[in-house]
Order: sequence, then structure tokens, then C-alpha cells
Amino acid sequence: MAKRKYSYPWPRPAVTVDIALFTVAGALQNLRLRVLLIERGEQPFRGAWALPGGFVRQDEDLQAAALRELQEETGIAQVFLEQVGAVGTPGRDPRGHVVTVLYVGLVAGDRHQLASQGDAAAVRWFDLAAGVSLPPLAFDHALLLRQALAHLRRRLDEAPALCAELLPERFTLSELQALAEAIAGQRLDRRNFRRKVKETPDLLRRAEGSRREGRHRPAQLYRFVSPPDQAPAP
Amino acid sequence: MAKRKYSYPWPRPAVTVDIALFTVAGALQNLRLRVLLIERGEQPFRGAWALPGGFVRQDEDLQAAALRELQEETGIAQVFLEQVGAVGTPGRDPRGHVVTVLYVGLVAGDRHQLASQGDAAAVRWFDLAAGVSLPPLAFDHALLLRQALAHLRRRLDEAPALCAELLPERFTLSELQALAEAIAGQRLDRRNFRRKVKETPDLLRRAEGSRREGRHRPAQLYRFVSPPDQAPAP
DNA sequence: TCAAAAGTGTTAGTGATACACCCATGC
DNA sequence: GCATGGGTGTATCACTAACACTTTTGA
Repeated sequence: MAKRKYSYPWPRPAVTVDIALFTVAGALQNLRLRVLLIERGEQPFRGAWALPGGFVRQDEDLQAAALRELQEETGIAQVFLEQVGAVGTPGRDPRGHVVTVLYVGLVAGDRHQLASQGDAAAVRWFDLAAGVSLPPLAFDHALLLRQALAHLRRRLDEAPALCAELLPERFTLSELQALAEAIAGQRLDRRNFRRKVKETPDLLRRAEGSRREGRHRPAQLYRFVSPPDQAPAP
Repeated sequence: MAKRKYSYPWPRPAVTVDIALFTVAGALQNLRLRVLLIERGEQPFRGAWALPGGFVRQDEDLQAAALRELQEETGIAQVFLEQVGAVGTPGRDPRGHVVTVLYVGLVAGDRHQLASQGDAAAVRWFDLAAGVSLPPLAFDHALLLRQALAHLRRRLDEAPALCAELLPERFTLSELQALAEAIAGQRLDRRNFRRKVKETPDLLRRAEGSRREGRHRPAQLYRFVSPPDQAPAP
């Protein structure tokens, strides 16, 4: 812990974290990208929808603060978050000068129970397809949401294994592709997609000879070689 | 300005900005990347070298704070800064919990007069070639410096016109290439480099037929089509 | 035998890399 | 005329994007 040998008592901006957590829902043929929003239970913007988030505590790591706020307001825990950046434009928060550090994450919606607590009057996933409109968001959260989504898409292009949490342990290539399409917001060519993921080193492994019945031809199952939260076996 | 209708009086982390400002110096054949450091005039880490930076004031924009601190501590003003990200690990500052937003910039060293003021006892450019070692840096600034340099290299690869401030208004392609090599930290193929920059739309324009004498064959002069701080003419 | 998804290869274009020679000038 | 840096073009490779047919199964 910090030692406080020196002190700087001047007025200072407050620090918050906000979290743009995405998931994907729906039938394979029609997966939709969704974002997690809370209905604010406190002023300012009481009753408006917003990204989950809140104040960073003394001696709390930024990422830890983001995880804590997410847990407190939505019940979701144990997710992987990445930092997008910091925003501190004066006037973005009516309470005064607030600097926000924005995080983004991606989870399987149906593996997490939503439970609004703390400052959140309600929690819900909102569809994010092109053309579907969200409710007006509190603060500058519409801007933060756009930044987070752009960041997520860039990152998934570099590292497709970040999807791992969204799929069952064993999955078909069609499932993986549907997921990639939902997040990228566009259709992908099946042959090119399969070639690309199969040729990526240390990404996929055929799951033990087993298959899964569609209501027609069964598909080969795969699994990720190294789940992102475990070290790969040497 | 913010209205302060609500208040959050809890203890909060402090917010600072740090700036990793780079330049390039030396003869064309031997340009060296350099970083601007200050010698701290105050505790903690008094006497140690560090990135310029300091506390963000109430109702001050992050980028504005970075520009102000840079001006106050080093005398350098009117530069273009980009945000790299935020770091808030507890214990990174002995004064207590401090969240730092890191900025990176690139300037022509010989166009700016250095003048240490405020918390800085001295200001100097430090060579950053591979193998040359910097003095030990205060706080976690060695880490921040690595992050900033990686960010700068990524960005310049995408947007070579960010070099514009480093060159005279008219410059030769060899000068531009020497600059790119110094920043990237590696040699580049002359033909490929020239083809790439010439084929980049709206980047370069031949300067009015004029030439400049080398001590041998003169080289064609170029200029950037749109200096980054001006809008391009339609 | 049909419907529905799984599975598979080739071609064309584009951008990156590697590489060698002639040109213009000052001395 | 020679040393010095300025200037150019081509072959190869890797990656991307476009594209159509056969296979397997349940009903």
C-alpha cells in the first residue's frame, strides 16, 4: 500500500471507471450483438440508461474498480476487461470534474445472472444491430459506447480467441463464424473464414472425434487450444 | 462549466498526466531518437529524472493539462499530443493513489527552447538508441516510456504525416526517410519507401521545381500536402 | 428424394519485400 | 573521371476476396 509521505491537498477531479460489456444472443442464424446497460437509480440522470461504472476508491486498481462496479451494479463477475482509454472533458458530468477510464469486455450473456444492485435500478441487455436504436444514454456514454465497440472490433480481428468465453467448450466452426459475424457486424465468407482460423497457429484443435447432431448433417467439433485464462501446455 | 448540483466527497485518487515527448537529432546519416526528461526538483524522487507531467486541475481537460504541464516544466508549447492510456496501479506513487493519463508527442527539438521551471530542476533530451541507457527513472516512468514509444511507432506507421513538424517546410525524400528510420529504429529500403510515400494519396507534393544542393547531385524537394494543423484546401 | 447445413480449392488482385543499376553533380 | 548520394523498376511472396459444387443426414 502507498505510504503517504507527501500529500497534495488541492482539489482534484474524481476518477470513475465505465464498462462497456458486450454479449451475443439469439439463434445461430441470427445472432445479435448486445450491450449491457443499467438504469440509473440516483441523480444525476436518474431513470436514464447508462453504462455500468462508478467511482474508483482510494488505493484501488483501475481494472479492479471496473470489475467491482460491474459486479455491484449488474451481478456479473469474473470477466476479462481491456482498457480503451481515458476521457476527462470538463462538463461531461454535472457533478463536477470527472475523469473516466473506459473498459470493454465480452461475455456469454446466458452464463451470467443479472442482478441490479447499488446505484442501478435495473439492468438489461440491449440489442445493438444496425438500425436498432438504444434509449438516450446518460452523460457522454453514447460516445464511450462507440469508442468501446470500435476497440472491440479491432481487437477481435487481431485475437479471435477472445471469443472463447462466448462458446461452449466444444463448438462447431459455424458457431464460431456466426459469432464473428455478429460482433463484426457483417457477413463473412465461409471458406475463407474456415481457412483462416484453421491456419492460425495454436488456435483450434479438433475435439476428440465427436460430432454433434444438427437436424441435418453433423458438424465436426473443435475446441480452443489454450483458453485465454489458462497458460498453454508446453 | 460544471454545475456541482451533486457532490461526492469521498476520498479519491489524484489524477496526473505524464508526457513522453520525442524528437530526433543529429546528422541525416545518423539521426537519433531522443526523449525529453526533467530532473525532479521536489520530493518524491527529488534529483531523479522523469517524464514531464503533473496534477490535473479541477475542470481542466486532460489534454490541456498535459500541454500546460509540458509548458510549465519544459518551456515547450504548441505541440500535438495523443493519449496512450491510463495507469492507476496502487503503490506506483509514494504520495498515495495516483492515476496517470499518459500522452505522447513528437516535435522538432531545435525549434523549441528548453526552459526548466516549476517542479523541474533541469530539462534535457536523452538519446534513446538501442544500447544507450537512460538514467533510472522516477516512479514507473520506464514502463510508461516503453508504452509511449510502442504507441508512437504504431501510429507513425499508419500516419506518416505526423512527422510534418519535424521537417522544414520543404524537404527531400532522403530526409523524410532518415526520420522514419530513426523513429522506427530500423533501416528501410529506399525504393520501397519512396514508392510507398509517393503513392499515399494526399500526402506529398513536389515543391515548386526547386532543388537543394547536396555536395553532389541535388535532390527534388517535397512538401506535405496538408500540414496536420491546417485543413486541406478543397 | 428432398431439404438443410457441412465441408472443400482455385483464381485473381493487392500490398510488402528484396534486389541492382544509371544519373547528376562537385571536386 | 570519380566519388557521392539521388533516382528508378521488376520479380516474388503472402494475404485477401470472390466464387460453386459435393457430402451427409433426418424426415
